[in-house]
Amino acid sequence: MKLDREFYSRDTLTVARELLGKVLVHNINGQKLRGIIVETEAYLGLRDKAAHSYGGRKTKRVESMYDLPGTAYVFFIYGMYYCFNIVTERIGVPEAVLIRGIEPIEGLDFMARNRFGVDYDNLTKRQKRNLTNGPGKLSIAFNIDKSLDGVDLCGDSLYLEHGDGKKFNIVQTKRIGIDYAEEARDFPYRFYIQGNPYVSKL
DNA sequence: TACGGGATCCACT
DNA sequence: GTGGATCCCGTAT
Repeated sequence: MKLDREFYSRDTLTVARELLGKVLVHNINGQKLRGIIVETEAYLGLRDKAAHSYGGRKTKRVESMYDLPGTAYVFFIYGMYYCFNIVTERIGVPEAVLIRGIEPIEGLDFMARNRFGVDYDNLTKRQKRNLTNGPGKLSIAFNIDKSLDGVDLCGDSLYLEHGDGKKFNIVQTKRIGIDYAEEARDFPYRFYIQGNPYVSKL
């Protein structure tokens, strides 16, 4: 069952925590890609120096963060990667959740070809583990790029589903790669499923 | 397993 | 002109 607008229209930290165990789905020309979200980070706009929308910055890049909850915010980073985020809260409140790790469950060959140019069975052990265990990696595997920035996740192309209800332990800790963000550097806004091999970093 | 440097380019200043 | 919400590979341990 698909997650609806109500799910995203809540406190960003709550959404970040509850996104764990949910399933990301991307339909591409009849090919369905699915994977369980295992790692997230919350970015709290106005009060968070690590957020692109810190202090209410509203450049062209971050416009999607001000859009409806349940909107995709995709940005380009380090000259070669995209990062996929999910907008939360209310329209006009620029907060979002970065998806940092996914456990692939459907469309493995498609993902493997996107990442390494060969079918899943031909991947090395190392390549299998590196398929979707990071924000840039999962974007490549799931064919997520700038063209999906601003897309409504309550639609039929890119959306989220409820998981299978299995229990897991959640770890809450500091975010990754934001050393420049002064005091926000240490905010415990990162969540992941304990023990899952697709978490980007322990 | 851990660390260091290079790749690469758009958006922002 | 600058630098980043990253990744990969080489080298060392």
